[in-house]
Amino acid sequence: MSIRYALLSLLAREPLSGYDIKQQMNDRFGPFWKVGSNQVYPELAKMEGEGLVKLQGIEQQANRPARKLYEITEAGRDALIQWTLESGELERIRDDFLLKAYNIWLVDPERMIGRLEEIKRQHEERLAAYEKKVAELETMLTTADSRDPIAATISVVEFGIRYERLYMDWCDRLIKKM
Amino acid sequence: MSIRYALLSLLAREPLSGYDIKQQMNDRFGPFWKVGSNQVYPELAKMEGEGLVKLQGIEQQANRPARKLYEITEAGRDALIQWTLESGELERIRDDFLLKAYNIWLVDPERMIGRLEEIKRQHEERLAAYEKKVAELETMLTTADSRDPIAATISVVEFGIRYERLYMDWCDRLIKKM
DNA sequence: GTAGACATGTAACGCGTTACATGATTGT
DNA sequence: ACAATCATGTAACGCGTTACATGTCTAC
Repeated sequence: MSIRYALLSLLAREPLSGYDIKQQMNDRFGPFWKVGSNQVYPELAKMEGEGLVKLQGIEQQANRPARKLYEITEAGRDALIQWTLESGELERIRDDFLLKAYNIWLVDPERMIGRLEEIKRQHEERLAAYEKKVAELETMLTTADSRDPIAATISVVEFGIRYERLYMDWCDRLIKKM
Repeated sequence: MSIRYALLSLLAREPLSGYDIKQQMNDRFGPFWKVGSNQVYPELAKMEGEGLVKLQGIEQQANRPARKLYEITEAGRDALIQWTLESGELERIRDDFLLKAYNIWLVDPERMIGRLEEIKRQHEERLAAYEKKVAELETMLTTADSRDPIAATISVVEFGIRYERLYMDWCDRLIKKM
């Protein structure tokens, strides 16, 4: 039930094809969300049937496969707004490595330190990607308005930046304790 | 493939019944992991077949249903250690509210502030629960040894504490920006 | 007598992941 | 010739969630 709103969140900003949506999810927001084409295409069709999106037209560029461009409808925007304001239960932090950390007492300290350093490095990479992304987005930001979609994107990526720093810090503390 | 290791992580510390495992997961570690009985019982049976756990015995207390106590085997402990040290891809931060934040530009600021305050309160509750848990665990900690399973549990819960603080802080910043 | 904890399971459903299928064009 | 990108889809599988089924005992 959530992928639906992920698609709507993107379509609320601009008309897109199924392929575009998949790209934006997996390339730009890979570390946050991911979708497979098996989810995108059927879900778009389903939402079209429910009147949440509609086919804006089929773009046919020379020597290129046809692109089916979808746009959000009034009803789709309303559904998205309602979902955004809806309350729900808090999510779990389901990170496998946290479960692995639960077993540090079992394993060889030397090898665990190696793993922790590797994890830290991976989070450092993500951090760098997020920071680059924010810098890029800030140049696009003309108004300091909270109604600007780019400002919303920056806020989300900033969460990511803080999260990665927290993770790296936690790894450091664990390494010291080993 | 991950629930299996969650069960083994608990069984590596003490023999437990399926019911115990479910309770520990959902009560103590609810915000981190959760399992249903449908996953616990069949998985235990499967792991018994594979020799990762074995039935220690059936505890029959007066006027109580029989409890099937499982203990981890040598092979189970080895599998758990191997998994703990294994590399893998980084997890995604799949939190629905982050996706909702992506749509703040669409919604009424007043109502969004209300939602943000609600979310903050929920995370504050979790934070309090984590802090209580750590205080409780620290009294159980006799040795300052990294080989103590309780120290490992504390480290994981401490991640939770830092995460909840980060989330609350992020909510505050969003509220100010609205 | 009715609700809730204890205890073990099964059934049904939906979501997400990986892989497959098709087909054109561009670059090496 | 071969791989990669663009573009739309389908199939198969596994995991996780909710709900159901069964039965005893304790507390109100």
